[in-house]
Formats: sequence, structure tokens, C-alpha cells
Amino acid sequence: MADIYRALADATRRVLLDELAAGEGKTLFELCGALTMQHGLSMSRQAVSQHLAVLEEAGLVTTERRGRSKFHYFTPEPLAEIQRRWPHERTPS
Amino acid sequence: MADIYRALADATRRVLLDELAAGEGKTLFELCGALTMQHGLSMSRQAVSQHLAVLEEAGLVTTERRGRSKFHYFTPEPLAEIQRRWPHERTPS
DNA sequence: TTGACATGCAAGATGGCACTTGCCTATTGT
DNA sequence: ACAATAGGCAAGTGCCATCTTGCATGTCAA
Repeated sequence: MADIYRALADATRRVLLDELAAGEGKTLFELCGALTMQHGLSMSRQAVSQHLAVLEEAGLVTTERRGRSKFHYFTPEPLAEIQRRWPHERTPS
Repeated sequence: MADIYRALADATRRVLLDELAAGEGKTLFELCGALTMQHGLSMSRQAVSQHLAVLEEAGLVTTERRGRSKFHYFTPEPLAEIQRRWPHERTPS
């Protein structure tokens, strides 16, 4: 499991996490479209694919193949390590 | 305020945060020593200084000059952005 | 089977980050 | 004043991450 800090270091990957956190189960093409349309980021399909691979290695994204499509899901659990490592007060909502 | 994600991306900087979170108010030389002695990281003083500058720009470290020494303090507040951006369930302690 | 669709693999170019080196400034003590 | 201490600035180097390009693999529909 690669470190999540490196995965979060890239702005494009953070936007991808935003997209996946919003609506679940998006494909590579859908994410490419979302990046271009809604975030003004225009990159090749492979660039997005490589970003998703980094996120998956870090455990922040899980995938599920259905047919020729691959659906991506946000998995927030690895983020808990950050709070475990540097705990700080939380306003008890 | 530079982004905290880039600041967290480097392993040395994370160890520095660990050191500062443990005991407050350390100087550059003290941190250099801690890196070498307790973590097996042997780097030049400038390397550590540049890491501290990145952490300070990200708001994760605040400094206070006293005489010719500069004391560094861990400031965890910026980390809250991560939880705000991707909220996930926390075991209600 | 043939073509279109969705994705994967691999090699190359570019830019940025981490680290070093050398010199400089500021503070303290004698 | 002088030396020693603590730290800062700036240029240079090497490497890694990101991105692109081109081709390959697997899936579905007609």
C-alpha cells in the first residue's frame, strides 16, 4: 500500500477524489469529462488513468470491472491515518 | 498559504512534524540532531531548513525567534481541511 | 467476424523537487 | 573587536513524477 501522502500531493488527484466522493461509481471516461467540463483541466485519458492508479495503490480508490467498463469508488478509510498520526482537537459536532 | 498536501508529501517533513508534535519548541539544530540520531536520516542543515520553510508556508509550523535561535512549533489546524474536504465517519470517542 | 468502444502497457520528454555547496547576516560571549 | 554560534540566501545538480504518444488487450453489438 503506497503512501497516501504522495497520492494526495497532486491537485488533479484531489479533484478526482472530489468527483468520486460526490457521486459513486464513475468510469475513466466520465472522470475525464468531469475534469474537462467542470474543472477546466484538460488532460489525456492516460494521464487520468495513471492518476487513478496512484489513488488505487494508496487505497483511496477501489475499482470494480463490469464488462468493458471499470467503475471507481472513493474509499476514505486511509485518510484516518492522518488524524491518528497527528491528532488534534475536533469541535464535537 | 501554500497547500498542505505538498507539505505532507515528503517523508522527512512528516518526521519533522512528528518531532514537533512530541516536544514543542525545537530549533533547527535540535531537529537536525533528532533526524540523524533517532531516525537515521542524515541530511545537511540547509535541507532541514528548507523543509521547515515548506512546513511554515503551509501553516503547519509556526516559528518564534529568541536571540539567535528560532523555535519551531507544530500547528495542527491546517490538517482539518482534509477532514472538511473528504469527511468520513469517526468512531465517536 | 468485424468494427467500435473502454481501458491497459510502455517508452520518451519535460518540469519541478530535494539536496548540496558556498557565502552571507545576525546574535552572543569574552 | 573578535570569534563562535544559529540561521538565511542563492545557484547548481540529479532524480523522480507527470504527461504525452503509440500500440495492444479485452468487451460488446451487428
